[in-house]
Amino acid sequence: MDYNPQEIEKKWQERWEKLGLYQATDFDKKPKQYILVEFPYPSGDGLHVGHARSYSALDTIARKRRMQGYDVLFPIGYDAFGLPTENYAIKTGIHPIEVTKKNTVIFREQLKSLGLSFDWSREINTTDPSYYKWTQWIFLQFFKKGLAYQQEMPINWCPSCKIGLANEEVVNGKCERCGAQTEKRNKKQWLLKITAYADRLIDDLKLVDFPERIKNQQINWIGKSEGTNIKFKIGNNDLEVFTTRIDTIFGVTALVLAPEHELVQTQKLNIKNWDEVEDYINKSKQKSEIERMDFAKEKTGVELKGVYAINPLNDEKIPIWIGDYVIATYGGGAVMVVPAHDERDYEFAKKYGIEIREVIRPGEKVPTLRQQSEVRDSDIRQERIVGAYIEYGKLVNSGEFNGLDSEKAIKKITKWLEKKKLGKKQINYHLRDWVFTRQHYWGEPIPIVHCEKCGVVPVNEKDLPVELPYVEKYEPTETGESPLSMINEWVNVKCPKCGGRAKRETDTMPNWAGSNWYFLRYCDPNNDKELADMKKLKYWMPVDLYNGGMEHVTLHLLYSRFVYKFLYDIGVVPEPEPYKRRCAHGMVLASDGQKMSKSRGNVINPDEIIKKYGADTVRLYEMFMGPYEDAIAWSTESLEGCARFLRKIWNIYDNTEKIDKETTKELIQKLHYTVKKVSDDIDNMKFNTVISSMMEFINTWNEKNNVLSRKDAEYFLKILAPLAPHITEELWETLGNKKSIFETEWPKYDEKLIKKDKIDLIVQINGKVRDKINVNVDISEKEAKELVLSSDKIKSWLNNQELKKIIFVKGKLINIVI
RNA sequence: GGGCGAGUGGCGGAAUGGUAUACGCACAACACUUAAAAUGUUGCGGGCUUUGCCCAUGAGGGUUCGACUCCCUCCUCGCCCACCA
Repeated sequence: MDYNPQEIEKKWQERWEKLGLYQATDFDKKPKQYILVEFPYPSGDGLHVGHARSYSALDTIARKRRMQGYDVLFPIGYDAFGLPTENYAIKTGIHPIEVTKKNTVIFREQLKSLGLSFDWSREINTTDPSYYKWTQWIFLQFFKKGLAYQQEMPINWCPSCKIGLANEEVVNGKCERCGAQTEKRNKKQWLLKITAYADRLIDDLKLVDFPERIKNQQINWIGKSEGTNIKFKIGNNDLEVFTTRIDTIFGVTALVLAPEHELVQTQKLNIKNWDEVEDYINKSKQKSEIERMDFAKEKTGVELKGVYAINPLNDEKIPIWIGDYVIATYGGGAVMVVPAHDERDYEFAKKYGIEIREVIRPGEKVPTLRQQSEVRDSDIRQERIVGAYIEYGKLVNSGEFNGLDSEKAIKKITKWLEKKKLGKKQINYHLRDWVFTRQHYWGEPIPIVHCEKCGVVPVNEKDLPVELPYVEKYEPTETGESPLSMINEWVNVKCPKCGGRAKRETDTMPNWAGSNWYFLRYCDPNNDKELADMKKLKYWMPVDLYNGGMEHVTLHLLYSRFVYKFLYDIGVVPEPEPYKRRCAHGMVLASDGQKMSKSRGNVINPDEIIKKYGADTVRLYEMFMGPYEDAIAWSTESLEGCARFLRKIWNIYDNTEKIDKETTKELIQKLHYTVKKVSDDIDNMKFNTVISSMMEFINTWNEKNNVLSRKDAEYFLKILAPLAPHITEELWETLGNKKSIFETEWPKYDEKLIKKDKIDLIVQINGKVRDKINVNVDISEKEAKELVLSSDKIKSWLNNQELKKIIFVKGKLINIVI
């Protein structure tokens, strides 16, 4: 019989579903394992071959764990609120609800056609009111704890999408979705206070097993920096400046304020060159964000003539400048200029003729490698003259602090300032609070009411969910208000507190809202009393393995950790971190090495490939194509190789000559080795070598007169099963088995059988391979030496030269040094 | 500018201190075939004076009996962040 994947795949998918083989059991006796993939956004484009790659990988792990005796939760759902659906709906006139329904059906079918072992009974959808009821409930808890607040603030506005964007959605000043240039607009926004959790989000990375690069990215994104806030007097006003290098305070020769800084206006009357200053302020206001960034290399500024600040440490008069390279929203919008010890300050000082005063010298203790090389290159003085010396060192020209090391000086000077109430220790973060509103239709309504008397009032929890009304028009409005504001009968409500006239909040939540906590809902998807039962959460959480893309590391992955920590604080979830281990897949690129996109016309449609080759081949190829974490270009030619491999397996099991014999000795060894290799490599997510080792096994089985016993033939099917579930299930049945292969135990290997008794001992002379001799594996050093030195081949190489040393590595090699 | 990572055949890659190029693709020859596809067999880094030897893992240096692997310098590419004081 020929291998016909289309037929057998359909058969087994139906049978698995009937058996309910992949349903997770709450409170099972077996140890639990929660394996999670980021749920897809059901876009109109359908499933991407990239989805297929990461889902197949985690499916492989889930299937193996089940066979290893775990109670596995491997769920799936849809993150369906969001802009593309709304934009598509506007274009076609089909309502977002309909679009979502249609796309979800397509996605579900595609996922099923891959034979993924999801527990379909727990499927969720973020646009389902019984789901977003709890998204809204979480928002109310944030509000009650004062962590959700409103603020008038400039938002990034995309004139094309007509939507406010979070900073993270603006790339180089352009809208992440449509690429249009964004503008700034002032609008009252809801924000979530993620900054209150900044420290814990850094510290608790210790508790989890994430790849280092992911931890680093999150730490950098939060951008914690410890320093000192110091007050300079300007007339009667205080100017607070943040610095991480208070040890350089005696080298301050200027201050630079952001053009927006309030003190510029306060000091207006004292500034002698006001016209020039005002001109500069206006010009920088006109510059867009991107232009201000483009000027990064050319720093500009204007001196505020006639105004001085007083350095509290030495009462020196310091000139004040404004410059638009200073960010208004960070560190108080002011910087102190220390040209001798900061590269940017040095550049600025050189340009405008500001004094450069040395206050730090390289100390005897040389802390960094960079400095070591500089010291060895001797010309320290030259270095100081040519540029800024930015390392720590010993203080000079610093009054009573002369001679101190930078580190000590920072502590001492800060203490001195604190004592005199002129400054204090300060920690700043780059992380900003999370703008949690969108002026769009297709999102979760924010459960807040604005009352004429009571002000901002939360909707009563018993009245949740605040359902998104079904409307005909969902286009964004020119005013920037949400389309919901147009629906009077929905907007006008009674105040939950006083019963008076009130209006609903018409902004909706961002597309990240529903994905912050979805993994909790899988534990208890139908609960209408709480977002999930604590007992069930205690059983399933935390997620044991969570797979997702690198592009979500600073967005979804950080946000959801924050939300989870908050839920932990209010006693809704059992521990402080949601994900025990995180892994990231590499992208699947088009065959030209570019990102797949419709406009480039290089998209591979998984449906077509599955139809032609079968799901097992697609799965196998996507695992084989390269290291799981790396981006790899698609190659249909390479995929054919995997199809060939499966056909080879089919044929060998079809050939009665090859099975039901006594397993040949070479194959016993190879089989056990392969079982070990496959077991280990699946756990380490090295799927490409899993498959190559199985290919090697099949090659050996095929060659010569190698044969397997029925039991050993079954062994091999089991280790292939998690990767190619359909073909193995079919062959398993053909061998006469009644139970599903996935209800059987994962095979164990026997170390003793893997061990070879004879090996090729490598004989090296001066590290070069000169010979291989077949010997017993446990040959002693003495025996090996005698054997090698008596061989004619080696003798001719040695040529009677003096032996200096012999290195012997047991079971591997012997190296003769002459 | 900062952080992280990578550089191995025509291509995807394997080997993380001990036989470099496993496995797969592509290619070539042969077999089967009227023919093609499929399948099978063989070959496939470069060079040479070819039972064998020399060279080669971005370049150069170092550590080591031994380096793709560890260390230093440089080059190239990718990703993320970026005037953060």
